This record gives sequence, structure tokens and C-alpha cells, in this order.
Amino acid sequence: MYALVDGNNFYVSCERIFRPALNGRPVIVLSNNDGCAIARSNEAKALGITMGMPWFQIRTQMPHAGVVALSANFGLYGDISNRMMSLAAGLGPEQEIYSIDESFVGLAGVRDVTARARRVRERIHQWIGIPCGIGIGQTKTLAKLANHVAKTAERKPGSYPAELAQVANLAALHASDFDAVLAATDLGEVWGIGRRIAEQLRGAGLSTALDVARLRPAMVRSRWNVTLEKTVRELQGLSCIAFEDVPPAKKEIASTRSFGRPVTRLEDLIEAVTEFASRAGEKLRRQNGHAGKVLTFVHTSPHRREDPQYSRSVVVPLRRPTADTGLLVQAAVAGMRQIYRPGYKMAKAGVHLLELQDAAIGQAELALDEGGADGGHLVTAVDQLNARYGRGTVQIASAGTAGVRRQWVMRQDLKTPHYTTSWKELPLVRA
DNA sequence: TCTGGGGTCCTAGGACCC
DNA sequence: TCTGGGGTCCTAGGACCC
Repeated sequence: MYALVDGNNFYVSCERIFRPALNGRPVIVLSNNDGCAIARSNEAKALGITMGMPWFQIRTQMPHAGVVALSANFGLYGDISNRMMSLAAGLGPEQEIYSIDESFVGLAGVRDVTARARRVRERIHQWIGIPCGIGIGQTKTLAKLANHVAKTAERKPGSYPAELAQVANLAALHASDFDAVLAATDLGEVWGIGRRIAEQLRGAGLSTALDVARLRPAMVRSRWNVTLEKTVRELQGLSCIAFEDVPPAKKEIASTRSFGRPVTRLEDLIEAVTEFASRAGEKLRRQNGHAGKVLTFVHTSPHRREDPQYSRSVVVPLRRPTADTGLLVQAAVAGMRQIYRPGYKMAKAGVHLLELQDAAIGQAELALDEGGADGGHLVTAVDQLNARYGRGTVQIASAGTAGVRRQWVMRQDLKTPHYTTSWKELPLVRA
């Protein structure tokens, strides 16, 4: 049996901790470049603001709705997340941190599960200030579904039985009540069923989670695929999706960004890609890995249909796996030179590090090599300086010089302070 | 008249998740 | 004027190799 603990409208809730005046108002948090809504308060949802809706549309369509928009402040959200996760862990013997605002908790041996979940929920609310929903079920997919029920029952009274609000334990329901809950849930809400598959299922005459749960797994496998078959079995109470106590090693590391304005010059793209490769390299060293290949891509904006479109990517193999920023940057820049075409308004570029392996694998060879393939002491010192004094304190020369306005950086005009992670930005309390 | 088969790599794109 | 970033897995066609 599993629980899923999930912060409500997480980014918005984080912002509200430090600005209680935002309670009760329609609040949204915007993506990079202040492009579109990536988190919405209940009030914002009620206005019809959807996930991913562009900010310029919201602004023009509802100028008098009093929507408060904030630039994303991921430093703050990550810190609040850590605090929430450590309290959620108290619900059971094992925890899988699934995303910034969600964790699964294994419940083997836990007694009075529902009452205990209510206490954990209350504690997270009081100690951290984040409201959350807790769903409990026989499998991870059912725990996710239960979590949806817990939140929806609270937000839309009448949608589900009131006692399922905030904490919903599907494992404690009688079979007929359990079926009724699944029958009241649209199949599109099921974890693993996205837009396309939902369409196909509806085309086959299905509409609710209960309809999906009653499909024959073998038929689903032959008509769709093994992934959807697992989802069906999970709805039927058979665990197919592993509980990942320790996060598996990453297979890819990406650093990509949309530009604040269109970019046409090669030198600007090289500057951008230099920074992306450096950032990706930091992440790589943090997980003690080496990369075998570097993928570089660039493309125009698919939203600007009237502009000529261009999209290219290229993989540059490294002579041997490395975490040395200098070599990663060199490969990324070589890739950008190869795919660049003048005359296009580029909207986004990025770097992916591929074929990751543990740094220890190449160790014997590295020992013979001065500095080591991770660049040795120099790179470590640079990482430490950047962690202590702020990103970009020390960087590779082609990443652009301080003082010169970099054309490609993103816009973030509506950002709140790093209340909890920067001494300079601590909140002030009036006596 | 008649033109193999198997393997790998790269690029591109689609599906899902948060 | 203005549409995110970071992941995983899968598929398909073309280039290239033997």
C-alpha cells in the first residue's frame, strides 16, 4: 500500500507563505521568460486559466480579474520542497521523492493509516505553510488517483464524498464505493493516460477510470502497448510500477533555454551554448558522472508561423568520457558552428549530455592523465566559487563578459526574493 | 526478367510525466 | 510584441558498414 503526498498548487503556495495577502486572490507563477502559467491558485483555475496558458493572453483576456503573476523562483521552491519532504517521510518506512512537490510513501506495517495521514498533513500545513492532499491506494497509480480525489473533493464539493477531501484512502473503501469513485473520475485523470491515449480510449467508447480498470490487460497490450497494460493492471490493484527508494542514475542531463528575444548571430549562440554546457557540466559533476557525447540544438519559434522555420541538432562524440567543462564547451560550440544558419530568428537552444557513466569507470586511465578527465582541482574550485558567490562568478571566456549586455538572457520581471536561501533576501518581520 | 540481410548510428519526432 | 524546462521511452527512415 502506498500514499502520495502532493502540495496543492505548489509554487503558488510557496509564494503565499511569505505574502499572505495573496491568499484568496487569483495567483499564477510563470515559466521562464514570463512566458506562460505553470502554477495556478484555485481562484486562478476558477477564472478558466489553464496550465501552460500564455501570460500575454491572460493579461489581455481578463484585464480586470486582478490576476497576480509572479516569475518562477525555483531556489525558493526547492528549499520549501526539502522541508515538506522530510515531514512527509514520517508517514511510513520508505519514501520515493517523485518530483519537487510529490512523494510516494510505502506504508508497509503502518497502522491507522488514514488518521496518521491526517496528522502528517496537518503538520505540513502548520510547520511549513503548504496545504497538501494525501491519496492512499494499493498501487502507485491508485495512490495518484486517490490524491486527485482528495484534492478535487476539497476544491469542488459534491464531486466526491466529502469524507474523501484532503485525505482519501481508497484501500479502506468497500468495493462498491471504490467502483463509484472510479466511475466519477474521468479516464484522462489516470496517471499514464495522456491526451492522445485518452482520445483513443474515448473513441473506443470508454469515458471513466472504471471503464479502463475493467479492460482485459491482454487486449490492451495487443491493441495499445505494454505501458498502458501496466496502467490497467495497477488500476486493478496489481503493482507493476517499481517503488524507487533510491533515484536511478540519470541517462541524460540537459540545459536548455528560450531566449528573451530572437537571436540571429552565431557569436550570441556560441555564448549561450557555452553557458548551457557549463551548467550541464556542473550537474554532471554533482552526480559524479562522465558524458560520452554532447548534443547541441537550436530552433526558431514554432509559434511564429509567418517566420521561416529552422530546427537542427547534432551529436558530437567526445574523445573519451569526461566531465571537464572545457571539453564539454568545446564540443557544444563545435556543434553549434556546424548547425548554425544565418538569417533565422532563433528562439531556443540547448545542450544535452549523453551516454552518461559513473566517473569511477574510467579511473585507471585517468590516474595516468595529468589533471584527470574531470578537469581536476580547477573545475572543482570553479564549482565551489559559483556555489558560494553565485552562478557565473567564474566562467569560461566565451560565455560573455560582465558589463556587456547579453542579448539572449531570459526575461524575469516579476520575481520574488529568495526568502529562504539567500541571506540578503530574508523576509523582514515587523515587531 | 532478375538487385540481400543484418547491424549500428544519427536525426527527428511523438508519447508520457512533473 | 508576447507561448518553459527537464526527464524517459519508443519508433522510423536514411546512411553506412560488412
